[in-house]
Amino acid sequence: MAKKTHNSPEAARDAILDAAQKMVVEVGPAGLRISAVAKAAGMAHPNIIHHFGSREGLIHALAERTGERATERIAAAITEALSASDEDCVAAMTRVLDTAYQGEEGIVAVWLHFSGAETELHANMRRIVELSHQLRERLHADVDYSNTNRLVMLVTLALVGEVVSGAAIKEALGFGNGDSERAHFRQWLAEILINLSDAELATSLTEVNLQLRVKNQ
Amino acid sequence: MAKKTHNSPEAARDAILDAAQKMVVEVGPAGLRISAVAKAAGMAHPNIIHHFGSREGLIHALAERTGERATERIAAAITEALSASDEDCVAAMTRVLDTAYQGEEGIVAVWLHFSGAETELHANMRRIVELSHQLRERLHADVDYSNTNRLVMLVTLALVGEVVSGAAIKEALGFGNGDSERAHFRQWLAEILINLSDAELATSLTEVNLQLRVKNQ
DNA sequence: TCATTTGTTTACAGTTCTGTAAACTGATGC
DNA sequence: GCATCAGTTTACAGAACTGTAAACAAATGA
Repeated sequence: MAKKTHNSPEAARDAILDAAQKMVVEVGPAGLRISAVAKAAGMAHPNIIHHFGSREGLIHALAERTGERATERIAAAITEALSASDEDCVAAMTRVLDTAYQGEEGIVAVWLHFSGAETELHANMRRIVELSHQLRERLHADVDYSNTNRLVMLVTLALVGEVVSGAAIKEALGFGNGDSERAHFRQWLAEILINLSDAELATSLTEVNLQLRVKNQ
Repeated sequence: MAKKTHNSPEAARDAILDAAQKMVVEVGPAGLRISAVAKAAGMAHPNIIHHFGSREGLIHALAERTGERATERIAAAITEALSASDEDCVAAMTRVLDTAYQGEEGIVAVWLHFSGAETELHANMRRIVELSHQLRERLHADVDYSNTNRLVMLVTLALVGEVVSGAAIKEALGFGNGDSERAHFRQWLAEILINLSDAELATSLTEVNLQLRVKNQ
């Protein structure tokens, strides 16, 4: 058997993590087999144990890296939306959602969390809420922080849902699976997020709700 | 070892499915071990093979039963909302969301789908969209079917997300894990769903969007 | 009461996977 | 060049799990 040249520890870890990420996307976190990862990375499986200690260690490291990358990308997209002109704001928000949907990071982050991996979820989410609130402050007057919290929660939950069973639900609802259809839904959602003022997001049922009811009839 | 009295096939299947459902909620579908299910159901594991053919057969049967039950409960809740008075409509919608969130069916349905189990998703979703559209027709004039589709999709994705990592995300966002906090979010979401007219759900960016922008500033 | 059917159990075979042990080898510094 | 360090591999141990085979026993009907 052809002996491999010695990688640096970083290179080896990166190669393993890359292979593991692809593998997780394919088979899910529970189906992750270190022998399969090793094969995909072109090495023998004990090498993974050597670098990450155990299968759990590998999953933990992947979760860590993935959470950081995903948060970085989403935060960058929101920051970009912050400096967008008013006309481009919906487009920028659509890009935020696209960023969250696209790539493997979202899928991997959710699946790893699903399988119990610990991440820096708290810090990551707070950062996104903070940026989102700045965006809402730019668009509307007197925005409420708790509403930002709820909106971020709604979108985040929807993103998680999209990752887990988005394709099946969209197909069941008659949405096409093509990129254009999915993009259309994201644009629709972006519009709602950008345009909803706090008036429409009131939490106390009584007054505001009645106002809206009257308005809508 | 004390020999068990013979159950009817239906009783045995039900007992196994009940145990499997509890087990799936605890450990997830990938962690489902037929030996553990058998132990929880008070029998030896080959008995499960005898009744369901294989582990896959058990999961398929559970997915089938769960999908039917969940759809039944949600459809009933929407039907109830259909005949609610205008004042009670938000409360009824909140109950719809509660119904979807509560109990084990939602969790099990999502987890089983997550692990690749086939269900009658298409028929179930269409039924829910149909009822939802009737509800929107009662509340607003000239409602668009595609918007109902999108709203149902958004809520469904959010429900899936809630099931998969709702607790962690809520905790990360500073929401309490108590029932009252979760109920509060659901009420907030119900209000949005009930009160959003098609004007606010416009899909073509240009005209309607500008109107809203002006209105909000 | 006896025979048949089928729910149920025990014992086991076969597979798969993680993690260990020891040896091997390429790289680095003296 | 030689020694040391660490990345890498082969071989293996041990555990866990699914599914099979055969026997057992409870219900049912004649």
